[in-house]
Parts: sequence; structure tokens; C-alpha cells
Amino acid sequence: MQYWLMKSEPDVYGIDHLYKQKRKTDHWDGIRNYQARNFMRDGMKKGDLAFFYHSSCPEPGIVGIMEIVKQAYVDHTQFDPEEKYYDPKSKPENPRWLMVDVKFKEKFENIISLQALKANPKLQGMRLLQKGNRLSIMPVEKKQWDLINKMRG
DNA sequence: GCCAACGTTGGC
DNA sequence: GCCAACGTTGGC
Repeated sequence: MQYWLMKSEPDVYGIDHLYKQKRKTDHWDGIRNYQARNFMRDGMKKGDLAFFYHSSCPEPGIVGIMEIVKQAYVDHTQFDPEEKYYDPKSKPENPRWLMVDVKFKEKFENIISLQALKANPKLQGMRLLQKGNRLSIMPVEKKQWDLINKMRG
């Protein structure tokens, strides 16, 4: 069992979007970064849990928890020229990009803000807080996962 | 909107 | 394989 953090811009796709989906489940498409893709491909297993993180918004932070319900498979949006995440260099016989399916688990009553995470001395080593980190999918250590859950108001 | 910190691309 | 130019992310 592994723990993860996945970023999304709430204006584009926030935790409420996921909640409103049929069976509260959706595919997590549009990952176009190799490191993030590799985490999905090599690390994510069905049953893993992930923090839903809101980025590029007035108050960035962790807003809830979801579960990985389907392991990495081909992200079809890479082949569609109409799609924002179309990748003309990716061929169906050798797809570059993958996605997973996620299911809403819970939404926190209050956001655990980036500011609060930064202020917690026990989380200093956390990947999210490392300088210049722009990864949209990253692993979270169990120790950190538990600590963050304790920060819920 | 600014900008630092990356990641990617492509000429050589 | 190097590296300059360019594009993207994401906090502020």
C-alpha cells in the first residue's frame, strides 16, 4: 500500500468535480510529465490512497482523499487533436502517456493549506515542500501521510 | 502578472 | 551529447 499526492487546478478540475462524477469515480488524464507518468506506471496500485491537492489558486493545499481504483492504462486524450493534451508524437502502437482511475473518498472540512504544511516542522522533508518541485504526482511517505491526517481540524 | 525552477526541443 | 531557446508549473 502506497500513498500519493496528486495536484489539480480547482478551476479546471477540483475535488467537487470528482465528487459529482458517476460513482464518484473518474480518470486522471492529462499527465504529460515523464516522472509523474513513471510514478503512475511503476508505483500506483489499485487500493492506494492519494491526497487531492488544489494548485494555482488563492489557497493552495490538500482538500481531501481519493483512492486509486484502476492501475495505469493508456490516456486516450493524447491521440485526439481536439484535446488540450494532444501529443502528435505519440503513436497508438506505442503510447507515451498513461492515466489511472480515482475514486472520491472524502473531502476535508477545512483545507490543509500549503502554508500550514510548510509551518509543520515534522514535514520539512516532504517532497511537496522541496524547492522548485513542480511534479503533479508524487509519493507521500506513510509517516507524512499520518502526520498530515492529524492536522485535520 | 511576475518569475524561479525546471523540463523539452532541436540545431550542431 | 551539448546547450541555448523556449514552454510550463505554480507560488506569490
